[in-house]
Amino acid sequence: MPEGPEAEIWRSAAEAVVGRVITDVWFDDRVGPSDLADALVGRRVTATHRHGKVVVVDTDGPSLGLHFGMTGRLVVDGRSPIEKLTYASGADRPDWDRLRLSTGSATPALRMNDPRRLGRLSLDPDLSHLGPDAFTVSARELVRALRRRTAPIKSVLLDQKAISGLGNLCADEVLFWSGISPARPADEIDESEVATIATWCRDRLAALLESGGSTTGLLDPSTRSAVPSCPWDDAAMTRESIGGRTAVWCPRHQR
DNA sequence: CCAAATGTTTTCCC
DNA sequence: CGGGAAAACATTTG
Repeated sequence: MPEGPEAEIWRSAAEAVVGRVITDVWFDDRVGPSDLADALVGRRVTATHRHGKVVVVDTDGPSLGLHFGMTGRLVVDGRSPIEKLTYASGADRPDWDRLRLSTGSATPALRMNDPRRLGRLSLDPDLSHLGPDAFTVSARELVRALRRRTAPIKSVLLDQKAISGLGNLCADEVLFWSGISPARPADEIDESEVATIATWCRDRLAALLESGGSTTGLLDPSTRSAVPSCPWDDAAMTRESIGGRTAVWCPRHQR
């Protein structure tokens, strides 16, 4: 589930840690660099930010990059801003913990729990290769990102180097509201249509953030797992694999 | 038991 | 070197 909206929800929750000194760090060294704990202990947290799906915790030393993969989640001061991950277990087993970062209390200030272990931890994460953030992407930026890309538009929207923050659910949601078929080659979409996509991208991400995450849209997981019908008029929708991921879309309203 | 699942990363092939 | 397609990764759920 972790797409842009989840990352922003967790970043916002992690704000509570700003100003505290890190007293202890434990982490699963299969998902982060071996010097991660030593580099962070004794440092004070100074800020948090987010780019795409990456949450960054700044300190007066190195910054900590949190990347959640498909099933990672963040627990702040023992509270989970998002309880249930739709495609992950609802459980929260201690052996799934990948990071426990403490600031003096018994309960870790930041805890990353990730059953499938596809999430990653990093020091001073390199964000330079990420495309413009999907929450704020402009029409001009999106035109540039799609230029000379012959892959289906949906595949390019999922490419974090082109535009960052969209996952499978958000991409389907944005294309549905935009009225654009996910199978269209990206470079064959004219500029006015790209501008429409950029506008809905900002609009839908704000809405999904407000409503609690990427699973709260029209094409939510319960809808897409069954044979879905169009939210506008109940026409039969299409469920097919595009770029190796399941796409759900309405052939009548998306061209 | 089998298939599919929100995400990268790697590998192979133009 | 660049783009794209497909496989790989690891584990749970329906």
